[in-house]
Amino acid sequence: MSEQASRTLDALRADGRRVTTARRLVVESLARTTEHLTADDLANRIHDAHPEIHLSTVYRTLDSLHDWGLVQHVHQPHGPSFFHLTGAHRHLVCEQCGCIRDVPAAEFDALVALIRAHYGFELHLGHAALVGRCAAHTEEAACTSPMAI
Amino acid sequence: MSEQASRTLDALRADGRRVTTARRLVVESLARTTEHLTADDLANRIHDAHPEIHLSTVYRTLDSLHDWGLVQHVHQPHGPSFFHLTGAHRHLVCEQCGCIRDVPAAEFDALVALIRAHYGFELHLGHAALVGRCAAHTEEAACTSPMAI
DNA sequence: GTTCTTGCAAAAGCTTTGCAGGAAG
DNA sequence: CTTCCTGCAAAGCTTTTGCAAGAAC
Repeated sequence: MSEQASRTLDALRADGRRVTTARRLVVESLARTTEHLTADDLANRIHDAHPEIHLSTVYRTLDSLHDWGLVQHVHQPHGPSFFHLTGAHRHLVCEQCGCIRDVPAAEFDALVALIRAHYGFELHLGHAALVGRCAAHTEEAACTSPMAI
Repeated sequence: MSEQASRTLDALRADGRRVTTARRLVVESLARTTEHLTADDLANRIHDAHPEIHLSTVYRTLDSLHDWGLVQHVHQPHGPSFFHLTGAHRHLVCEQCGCIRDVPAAEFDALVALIRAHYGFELHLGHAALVGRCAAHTEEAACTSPMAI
């Protein structure tokens, strides 16, 4: 088991939560990859060795881990959310090809400060992916009207 | 009918599209308000005078108008998308109370330029709402872990 | 033993689709 | 009259929920 997985499970125990098979498998699956997995992806991977773990349990587990700050779920405009262990990066999703690019959260510090100063609004950019076009698909027009971009 | 509505319908005609009752009603409803309406909201308003317009037609109409650059649809992390006539503002949605704040697109110019320069990624911030906490709900912790914000 | 979790099945919520009839140009 | 659009019904997909059985501590 990776160090990150153990640390996450230790955090569970320290909080007095129960470490169950489902939770261990979800955490290990998330720790084992740098991919961006949906609840369904996770359930499928877990099913290889543990077909008894139900998709709804995966959802509930992810929900709990999110409540406890151990997992982030990231909303995509089209399609299902994906999940990953808590970390300080943000996500750029290409609306053309669906590829996901991780970007250090620090890139957004200036914007977060500006929006806070002007509007008193605290951006949480880790909670939803930022949409646009990746380098490979920037040439094509995204939309008829430039206002809509 | 508002000038903005006529302009939008004229754009339809100019493109050789058909101006139907459903399209006229959707455009007028959008032009009549500054609120952020979901497809369901729109259908309900239209139903007051035209109960025959089906929700699926509203969806298809919005889809078409979006394809032609006349309407933007904005994804929210939880709950349905909302729609508005194409314009140059972005949306901040409070994850606590759901309120939506319009912000001039220009506020994001620096970020868009930075992300383009560093990653070759063209952000389309009009396509998904930016999530966070409005001024009234900034005090409360959003999440156990500061990394996740 | 008590409390927290899970499996299952069912439903909810938003959105899309197939098809045949009907309207726009 | 030809093509595009609409009404309706049905299904699609992701996510949530109720409940009784089961596991963790």
